Amino acid sequence: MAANPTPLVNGEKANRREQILAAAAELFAHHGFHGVGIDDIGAAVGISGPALYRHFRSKDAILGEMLNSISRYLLDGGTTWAGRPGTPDDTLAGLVAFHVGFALNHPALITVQERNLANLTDADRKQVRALQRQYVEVWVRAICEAMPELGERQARSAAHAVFGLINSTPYNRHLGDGELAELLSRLALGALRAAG
Amino acid sequence: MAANPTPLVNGEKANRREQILAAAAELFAHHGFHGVGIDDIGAAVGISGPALYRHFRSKDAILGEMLNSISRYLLDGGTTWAGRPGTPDDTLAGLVAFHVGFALNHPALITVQERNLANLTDADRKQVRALQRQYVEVWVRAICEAMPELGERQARSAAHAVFGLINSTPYNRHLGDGELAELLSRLALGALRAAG
DNA sequence: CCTGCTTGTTAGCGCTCGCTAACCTGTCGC
DNA sequence: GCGACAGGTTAGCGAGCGCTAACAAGCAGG
Repeated sequence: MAANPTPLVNGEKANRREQILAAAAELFAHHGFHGVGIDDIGAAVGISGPALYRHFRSKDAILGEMLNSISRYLLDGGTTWAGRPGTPDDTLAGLVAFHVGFALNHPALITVQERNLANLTDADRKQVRALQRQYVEVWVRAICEAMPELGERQARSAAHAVFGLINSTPYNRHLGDGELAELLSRLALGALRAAG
Repeated sequence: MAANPTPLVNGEKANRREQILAAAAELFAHHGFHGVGIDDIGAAVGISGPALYRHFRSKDAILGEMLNSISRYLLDGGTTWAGRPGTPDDTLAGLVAFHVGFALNHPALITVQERNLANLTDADRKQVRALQRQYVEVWVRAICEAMPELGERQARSAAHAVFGLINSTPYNRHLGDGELAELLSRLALGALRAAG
């Protein structure tokens, strides 16, 4: 047998936190933050209730870490794609493909990030909002460069609208992943092209 | 003086239900169904807590009536616009304008309908889902007629994506209403045009 | 072998929530 | 006038919640 596919010997234990975050994301997406109990999250990973407090300070902390890491991932990916060489249209296409990929692979995270900002601690919300704003700004810059005739405020509204379009993946399970990715990319770029 | 603009003499009392529904919509949109208490809703309309039970059987009934009436309104409006004479492109433009108008005038209702389906009673959810499905079908038919080269499944996905685009109004308060309506319509139609 | 750390367990506290009960008041038909 | 009803009030119930306390099992290092 080859070595354990998980990087650590105590793989099970080391990614308990990730396990919990993934299960909580699924539950939060389906029932909303207040609709999910500590016991539900525990049960979903095979432990029961208060054992979660060995890994997280509070229920709010679970949501906080979840949304923080999502926002950071999007911002990092966005800045990376925006920094690649190429025409403005290429950059925009890259951003679209990146966001579509994320939305397709993690529909639950998309749902949680869209719906549960208001349930964060004040401090966490501040952080997450800041990251989200920066991500939007990456898009705004890319849109403005690709279509200079568009004002910055219009570009920002267009960015939010395109996020809404792409983030429809949770309701969009009729098509196969590849086909849906291609369709969403075409729709998003078509919308942006029509903005100018 | 002309007659009272409200249809009944006891106008204040007659639309208590509407008043409650409007306040609850705003609260549900901001904090989620489980994040809002009976007392919060009461306070928002100037009465306190259990007085709500003079007008609604339960908290679930408030959400149920809210989502039912939204879905019915959308379906009615959608079928009306879809039935008007004109080219398929005109029909699509009419549907877009109708949905944009609703999303702009009632961002809270849009938010509630998107996020709180899971909090409904089984019976209510069944009803609402049926209405929503019918509304989607109105769009699917219109899309298929306007771009016959598109399959029905693709059209359904495109419809959901366009809903997501238009329903971004709650995050989209940078532009004036008229300007935003015009931009969203252009984006939506541009996306649909790019689908074919 | 003992010590201590990690990661579980169960019991239970304190609080909040949806909802009911019991009571009060203004308005209207007769 | 007066009874009935519509639409409010406050008090309080039972259940469920987040979280803590107290304890137990497995394992590591000396």
